[in-house]
Formats: sequence, C-alpha cells, structure tokens
Amino acid sequence: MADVARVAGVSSQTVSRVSNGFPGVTEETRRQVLAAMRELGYRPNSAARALKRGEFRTLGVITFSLSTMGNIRTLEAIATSAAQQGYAVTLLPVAVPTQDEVNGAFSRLGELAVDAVIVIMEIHLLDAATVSLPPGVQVVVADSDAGDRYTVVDTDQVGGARDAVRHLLDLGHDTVWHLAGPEDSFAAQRRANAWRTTLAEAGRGAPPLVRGDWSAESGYRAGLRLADQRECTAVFAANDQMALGLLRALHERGRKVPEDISVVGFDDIAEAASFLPPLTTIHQDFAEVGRLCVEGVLSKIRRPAQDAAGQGTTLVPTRLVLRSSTAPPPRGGAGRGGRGVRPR
Amino acid sequence: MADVARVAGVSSQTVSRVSNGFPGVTEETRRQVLAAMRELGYRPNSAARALKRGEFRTLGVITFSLSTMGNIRTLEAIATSAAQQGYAVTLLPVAVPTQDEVNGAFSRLGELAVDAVIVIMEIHLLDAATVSLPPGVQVVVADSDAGDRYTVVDTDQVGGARDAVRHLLDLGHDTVWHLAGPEDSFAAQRRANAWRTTLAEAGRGAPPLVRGDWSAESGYRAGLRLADQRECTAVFAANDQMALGLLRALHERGRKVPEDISVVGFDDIAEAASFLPPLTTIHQDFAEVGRLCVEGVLSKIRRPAQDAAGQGTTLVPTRLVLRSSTAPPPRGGAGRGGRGVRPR
DNA sequence: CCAGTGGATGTTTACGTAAACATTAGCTAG
DNA sequence: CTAGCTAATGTTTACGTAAACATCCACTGG
Repeated sequence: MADVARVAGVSSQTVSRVSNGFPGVTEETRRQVLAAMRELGYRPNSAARALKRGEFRTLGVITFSLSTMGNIRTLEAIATSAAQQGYAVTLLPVAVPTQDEVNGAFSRLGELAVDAVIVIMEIHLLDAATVSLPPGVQVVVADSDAGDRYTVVDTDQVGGARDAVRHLLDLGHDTVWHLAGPEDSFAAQRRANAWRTTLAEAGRGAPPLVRGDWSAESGYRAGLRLADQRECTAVFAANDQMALGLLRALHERGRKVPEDISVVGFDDIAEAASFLPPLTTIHQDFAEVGRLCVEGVLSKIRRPAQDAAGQGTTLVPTRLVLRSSTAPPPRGGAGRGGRGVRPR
Repeated sequence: MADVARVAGVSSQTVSRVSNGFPGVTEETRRQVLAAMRELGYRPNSAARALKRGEFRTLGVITFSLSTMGNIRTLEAIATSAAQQGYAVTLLPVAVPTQDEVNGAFSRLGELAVDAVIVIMEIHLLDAATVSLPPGVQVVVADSDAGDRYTVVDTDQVGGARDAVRHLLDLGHDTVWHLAGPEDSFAAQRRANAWRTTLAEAGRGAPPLVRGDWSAESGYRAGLRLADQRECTAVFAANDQMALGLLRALHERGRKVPEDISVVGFDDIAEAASFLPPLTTIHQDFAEVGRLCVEGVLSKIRRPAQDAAGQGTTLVPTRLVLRSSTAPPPRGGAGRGGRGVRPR
C-alpha cells in the first residue's frame, strides 16, 4: 500500500480510501491511485484488513460428508448468498458423524477465521458440543429442529408432507401409505408425524408405516413388500430416491403407476422429472434455506447482544409439483367411490 | 494474549510459544499458560497470525455450481485433506459458467485470504481468466486437461474408458457402442476418443456415436434409439446416470440386460449397485483426486520458484467394478463366436 | 477583505501476533 | 571459583490496514 501511495504521489490513507470506495476523494486522485494499483499489481491484504476491522467477513459451514443432495444444494445457496453480501465461506468437514468428530470441528472452529457458523446437521449431535462453542461466534442451524436453543432455518417438512397426503386423499384414495426415512433422522420423523396427523384429521386410518433409509435400494425393497398389499393404492415416499426404488419395484411386480398405485415423493431432485413415470413430488427450496441461513447469521452479527433472543425457527414453504405418478384410485378397487371425497 | 500473559505471570511471547507448541518451555510454565488460556477463553486471532506469518493457511476452491456428484466428492476430499494438513478451505462459487462469472471469481480471489487455489472446472473457460490470476497464488486444476499450462490432477479417463471397452470385447462382443457425454465436456471427449482408439487397436469398427448430456433423461432417449439397433449387443455409457436411463429404455423395449445387451457405466455412483441390474462400471477415486490436488498445491506453496516447472498432469487410476449388467453376447446373435476372442 | 466553512488529503496510531534479538539463571568444566 | 555455555524467558519491533484526528486550501458571505 505504501508503494502504491508513493507511485500515485499520495498518502497511504488516500489509497485506503480509494480501495474501500470511500467518498471525499477527487476523481483525479482516484484515477491516479487506481493506475498505481494496477501498475504494481496491488491487492489488499485481507489479513491486515481483518485484523484492523475485527471481523473476517467469512462464514463457516459445518456439515457432515456432503452426502445428501439437499445439504449440497443448501451449501451452494449459502456460498452464493454469502458472496453477494461480501462474505466468504469456509468449509468445516466432519468426516464421521460421531460426537468426537463434531466436538473436534467445533474446537477447530475456535482457531478459524470466521465470524459466524452455519450448521447443517441433525441437532442431537450438536448437544454435547455446545459447551465448546467459542463465545462471540453466532450460530444458525439448518435442517434441524432446535428452535428453542438455536436459530433454525428449515424446510416446512410438516406442510410439505401434509400437502402430499392431502393431494392423494383429494384424488379419492381411501388412505395413504408412507415409506418413511430412517428413524434417527428428524426430518424423516417430522414427515412421518405429519403424514399420520393429516390422515387422522381426515378421519382415515393409518396403514402400517414402512421404513427405508433414504436410499433407492431401500425403496426398492420396501416396494416389493408394498406391491403385495392389494389394498394399497397410494404411497407417500419420504424422499425421491426411495420413490425411485419404489417405482421400479412396482413396475417389476406389474403394478402400474399411476393407474394401480399413485406415488408422491419429497425433494424434487433433478432426476424426478425423468422418472418412469415422471414423479409428483414436494419441491424443497434449498436455495431459500441457504439464503435465509446467511441472512439470519448476518443479522446476528450486525445486531449484537442477542443472547437470549435470536432463537426460533424459520420455515421455508414447499410446493407440490404435479407430474404423472398420481391419479384417482382404480374404479373397481379400494377407492371410496371416486373424486368427490375431499377432507377439509 | 496480553491478558493471558498477565494471568499466567509470563510474557506474551511465552504465551505465543505455548500456543504454537514450540519447545523450550518448561512443563510447569506451559501448564500455567494453558490454564490461563482456558480461564480467559482465549483463542488466537487468526487474522493477526496470518498478517504476521504472511500466509493464511487457507485454500480456495473455485467450482461451478456443485451440480455433478464427481465435483462434490472431489470438493469433499479436498476439504478433508486440507484439514489434515492444517489448512482451511474457502469456497468460491461461480453461479453461471460464463467467462464473465469466471473472471469475476478470479478477481474476487485477489482480495481473498487464500494461499493457493484449486480449480474444478473445464479448462476452456479458464483461458481468458488467466490474466487476472493474482501473482503468487498457485493453481491446481482438477478434472481438466491443460497440463502444459497448469498443474492438473485428473481421473485417468483414457485408461478407464479403455478398460470398459476391453472388458466388453473380452466377453466376446463384436464391437461396443458408445453413449457419450456432451460435446463441450473434455472428460466426455477423452472418454469417447479412448473408446474409438481401443476399438481401432482391436481391429473393430466403431458404430456411430450416440450423444447424451450426462442426464438420465438423455440416456433414456438414447436408449430408445439403441434398442432398435438389433446388432447392438454392448454399450459403454460415459456416466452412470445415462446408463440408468439406458437401462430403463432397454427394459421398456424388452431388451434384456445383460442377456441381450451388456452395459458398462462410468463413475460408480452410490446408486449404481442398486440399478436393475446392478451396473458394471468404472470406479473413479474422487477422494484420491482431491487428496492429490491438496498435495500438489501445498508442495507448490512450500517450494517457491516453480514458475515454469510444476506443470504436468497427474492421473488417478480407475478400477473396473464387475456387477451384473455385462455378459457374453447372445449365442444366436452378432457375437463373434463366443468368449475366445481377446484382442491384445 | 477576512473569518468561517467544508471538502480533500496527510499523519499518527493500534489492531494481535511472532520473529529477532536481549537478558537472565543455572550449570559445567577447567 | 569463575568463565563460558545453554536453556528459559522477556523485550522490541514490524506485518498492512483503517479509524481518529490533524492539516491545508479554496471558496462563501458579510
């Protein structure tokens, strides 16, 4: 910076002003400084800048191995939103989702140049790690449910599941089966609960819950079992990948979708539109989740002294995407006599 | 740090030594300092540290929207390897793969606290961006082919494609069809070239090339066309997703896999083992690619003055994973008379 | 014509750390 | 017993930047 100042024939402070776009610099002077910068290949030292300003303009993101598409797209949205706000994003990978690893990530965090942290993680592993959270580092949690202790941003799992079930009931199906995600996932839990509640609200009985593990393979295995349940005319799968396996199993067993069985998924992954048949599913707006995470964390940074406050959960609405995998139940079958039946 | 020094009754320099694990500090003193650190909740300021040391201990990763699974897994491996080496990873997302966006990312890079950059990107967009590369920032490129100008780490596309084709020829197929990726992808280009070369080496004619765009949907469309080519008994798909679409199309058209047609994919994505039938495919070691990227970039940082040197391409070997989608050609069909034929 | 005003620019300083150098104490060997 | 050495610790300084304050100058209005 001193060199630039010398070449431009000004003081280093003026260089700083130009560098930060401050007003109160003559156009003439500004041009000279910029020319000197280019000539010398000057680029501001962000370490010194951070030291002086007391902030890094960087957000940390803690996440498990980037295994699920949802996490990845959330991360992507976080990076994009952060960039727009002039913040960089630093990745803190947690290789194995064990308590030790999580604690390790949080303690590493202490030495890291971040102003705040966004956690994309099921909350139960976060519990014991709380203690080691460096003071002054704000946290927002995505894809979880601990609104009482952290600020949480999440997809409206309940609303999405309800929409899925109601759509099938509105089509005239007697009831809706559910292919759930793994028990240790809160998202799966919430979707399953909403499925049960919505059926109860409509006065329908809930068939036995079938459980998978999010994978297409598990959906396939579940599908083989469901195909034998002749009274089953509608299935709500907790994610699109399991729905894919389900479709394959049903096809293999000669159960036509949507003529014999309707299927609704959850997530709206890119491939869902290319399934056979194209999958009706619940669209999640991961981009919005990411954006809100960044917004939440930045507002925390900017308004200090939000200790007890700043908690609560922000829900991102979902959207039912109609494709070809849903239809009214077969006439001769278990349907309640056609379309007319619409609970609520 | 001064506070810690006061509480521990030592100088700040001693605190620094403890903080950095230097030798030459009495065990007694060390304990006192550590106790003071804990008591005050001290954590080193990485900005000041970076300013003093002249390095950030951070790597930047420039990548297009995290769309393909390969990029994601490479990124994950980079983050993990970097963490092991005491480096953090900062994400530089490029929303749209246009020249402007890439240039923008590179100029933002200038103000960013990174010591080196890993680019996961097709190289042609990197060309014009070269000029704005800040001096002193080392670059390694993954998944590309510009070994003459950058250090490149990539999967051995050629070897993988050759293994796929040879496997099918060894099974006795007359020739192998190829479902290629999009024209603007170098990876797709290299796989297609290797397919053609391997066939030529074996003295076989190359059937017309069928092109997709990496998506399952495009694989499905291509599959419908291939199903009508009765002489086609073996297909090498340039990635697993297209292979998935291909399998579905063939199944729909009543062409049995592997009895009528053998299919080999590329990538070995998680779902490949659950395809119907489980897919024989070329396994890519993305973790190794990521690790080598980090290693390469760190060695550049540590050994300065590698201007002209440090170029070249490192190839990561692939592995043929045998599953159930490949078999000898049908007897009555176009096969060359069974297994015996093994070129080379 | 001059005090007053405000815009443009310069000077000083501190941010937290660690390298380089300085000092002290304890010990060994002659 | 002391010079000479080493290990442990302390002191000074600079890293590059930007806030706070200081200065200068041109112009306005009475």
